[in-house]
Amino acid sequence: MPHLHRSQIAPPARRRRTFLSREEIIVAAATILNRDGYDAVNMRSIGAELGVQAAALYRYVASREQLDDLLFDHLMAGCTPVVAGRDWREDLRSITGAWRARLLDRRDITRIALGQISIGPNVAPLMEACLSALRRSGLNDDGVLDPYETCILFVHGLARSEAIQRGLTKRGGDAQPRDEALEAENCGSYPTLVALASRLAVPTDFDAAFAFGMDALIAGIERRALIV
Amino acid sequence: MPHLHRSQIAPPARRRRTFLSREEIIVAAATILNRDGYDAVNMRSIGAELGVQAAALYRYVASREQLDDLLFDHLMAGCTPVVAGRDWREDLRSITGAWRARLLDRRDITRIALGQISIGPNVAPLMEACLSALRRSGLNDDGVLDPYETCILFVHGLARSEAIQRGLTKRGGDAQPRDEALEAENCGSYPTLVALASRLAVPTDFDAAFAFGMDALIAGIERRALIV
DNA sequence: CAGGTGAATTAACATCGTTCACAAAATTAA
DNA sequence: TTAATTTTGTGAACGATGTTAATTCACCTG
Repeated sequence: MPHLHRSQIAPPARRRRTFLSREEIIVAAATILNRDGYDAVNMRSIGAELGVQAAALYRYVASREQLDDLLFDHLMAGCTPVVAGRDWREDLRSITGAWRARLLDRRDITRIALGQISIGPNVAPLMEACLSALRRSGLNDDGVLDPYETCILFVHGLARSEAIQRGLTKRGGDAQPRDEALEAENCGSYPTLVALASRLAVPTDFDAAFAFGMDALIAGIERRALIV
Repeated sequence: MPHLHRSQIAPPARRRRTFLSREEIIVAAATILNRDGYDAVNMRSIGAELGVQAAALYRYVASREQLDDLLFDHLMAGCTPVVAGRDWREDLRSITGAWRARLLDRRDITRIALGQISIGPNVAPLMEACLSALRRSGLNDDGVLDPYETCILFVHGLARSEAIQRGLTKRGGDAQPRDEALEAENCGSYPTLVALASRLAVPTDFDAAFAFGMDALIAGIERRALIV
């Protein structure tokens, strides 16, 4: 316990008793994200959460973008891949399933990992497990990367769609201009679209979509593994 | 030709000779996007492009988000799907190929259509062509939606990844914290990751990845069509 | 010519990321 | 203990951006 000669009780709102840290900042950002959503996460709110000015954060973090990277990795912590090591298909389904579940569990997390996911210490094990399963499918090192890319793209993209549908997150436009745009058109030219309109209006069953996508992916991998 | 009594020559920079229109605004936005990138597109720059104040745009457009939706649809105009109507696989490959090519051709367009793509008059024919091809695969109306969702997700996601790699667009963080994060870890725990590190550093062959993904998707559709 | 409709302007507000000089605390050296 | 130095957070500001409100001005109608 450090010995403070001055201003031990009721510090004059000048300095913190303890130093900041990058970890503390990330945790504060995660707290705000979980409590108020991604839109509420900004330098000033994080600072306020820590009783600190926004500018102070820049001693530990280079930019908002880097903080987002770190935040994403932090939110994936503990998403331990269950790798039985038996059938690679089971493993791949298990890993991507856990990955997807985590993406859906952390509010607004899909907003962060939109374009490119940063590979931090918490994402690395997931990546390793995925690549390991793919490697055991019979694909060689050269053939593994495309399926991996496709797989991650699918998991993230679908999770984002589901998050939007569930209202967990915001997308660009709040109101869907679908109806307007569709009905404004001469629908006669789009028979299939019109025929499916009622089904398109119904919320997507993302569990089924996920199952289909993974089945397709696995079928594609098997086919490629045979050729290679 | 309208008859202007006053200020026909060298108008006092007060009023425009012709009214604005939503279409004109979208075209101006597209011009800026193509010339200076997505980051340069904002209400003020669009106004400047039209010789108009930023606030004037709000008479024709509800918000920046809606403008993005309209802009995306506009950028997809003329991406006519080549539907031979023979084999649904060929058609699907042809449509998604044209779709992907357009996404890569328009600078930064993948930034706009990140989360959910808005269905405007120019996107509708693409959607129709896709759904039509899927319908002809033997899937019934209930089975068509998941493959469609997967398909679009893949096309857009991969195009975004490729745009990032090509430097056509920006992602969140400019610098890749990959190396830092990876080397900081104890790499002994990630044998597959380490084994593939050199290959992960090499730029992805997105044509190959696209071909693989579409093959896998088609394989998945065929499998599902048999069951249904 | 008078009055009304509507389009665009001007001016501002709020928010956000970020920088910079400075003060205060913590750490080190004497 | 005291002085010098490094580090940490503050306060104030800048520039960009989306958006709103009141106002001005052109055009059309009667």
